[in-house]
Amino acid sequence: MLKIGKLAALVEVSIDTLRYYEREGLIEPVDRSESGYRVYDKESARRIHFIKQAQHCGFTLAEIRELLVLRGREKACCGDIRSRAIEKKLQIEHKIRVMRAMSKALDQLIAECADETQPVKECTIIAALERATVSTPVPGS
Amino acid sequence: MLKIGKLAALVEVSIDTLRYYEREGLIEPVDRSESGYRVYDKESARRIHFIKQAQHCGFTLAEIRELLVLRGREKACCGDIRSRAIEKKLQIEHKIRVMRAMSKALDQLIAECADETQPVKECTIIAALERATVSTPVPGS
DNA sequence: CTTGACTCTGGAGTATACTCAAGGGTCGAG
DNA sequence: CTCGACCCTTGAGTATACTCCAGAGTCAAG
Repeated sequence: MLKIGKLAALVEVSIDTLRYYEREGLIEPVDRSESGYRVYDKESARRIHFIKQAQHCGFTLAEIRELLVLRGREKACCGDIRSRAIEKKLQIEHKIRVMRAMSKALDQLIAECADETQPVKECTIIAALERATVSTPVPGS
Repeated sequence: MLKIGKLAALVEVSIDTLRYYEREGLIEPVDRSESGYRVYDKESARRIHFIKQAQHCGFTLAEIRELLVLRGREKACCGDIRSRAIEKKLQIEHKIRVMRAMSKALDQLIAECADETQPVKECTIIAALERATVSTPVPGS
């Protein structure tokens, strides 16, 4: 039985974060003390650990909330979770492709700029950015 | 000489976005009509084009604002911009590494889950997320 | 002269995942 | 009994890049 401070220290997140997770419906204390203090147990720690691992895998808190429901349901099948993992992987792969395109575009800009002491007027990077050569989705799309 | 609607259509961004860019100090109309309408020219279009290209390269609007200052300054050297491009590339490469780690972690989870009809209780993905095996920076770090 | 398309300003809302602050109660040690 | 450490709630702020709204003025065509 832990109070919020101990749990926070144990799982290495802030107290505010734990209360935020509670507001967002991701966790709940097992009980409240007489004075209204949140009381947690080892399972709480495991649950938060699960949340953290899922975040490391690129899931948003909204998605993790769903995973947690599946995790707690007898009926749900492993396949439900597996398909979410596969979808998330596709999303991540897409983001990686976008970023690689950005990286390449930057390579081009960097390579084009031969003379570092050149004034901006003739800067080929500026020129390249003004040409319509680069085409990659904008962040957020 | 264009009013905001025409410019927006020309450069394919929304009117709101143009006014937002103005508030953020990225662009400014060349003039105002008697009735207070914003007036732009072809150079305005080039400037917005520059902004879009830089976004495609992964620069934030704050960074682009700086690039625009350099772009407009005689004294600045191409090297100033080049070093920003290189730094941005490093940032992007870092993000790519993080996402590849996420992707790998997901691979592992997906591979471990052999039987799709398995109930959640024995789901190896859940188990894997509960173990402390995956370790990648959380989004935002 | 009216109508519809266009423009203006100022301010609020969106998403994500926290983070902080104010004002106050609780608890154990000394 | 007091002090510091801990806990509570409510509500607001952060960053990014927009997006939308209300209420009002402008302009050209019919």
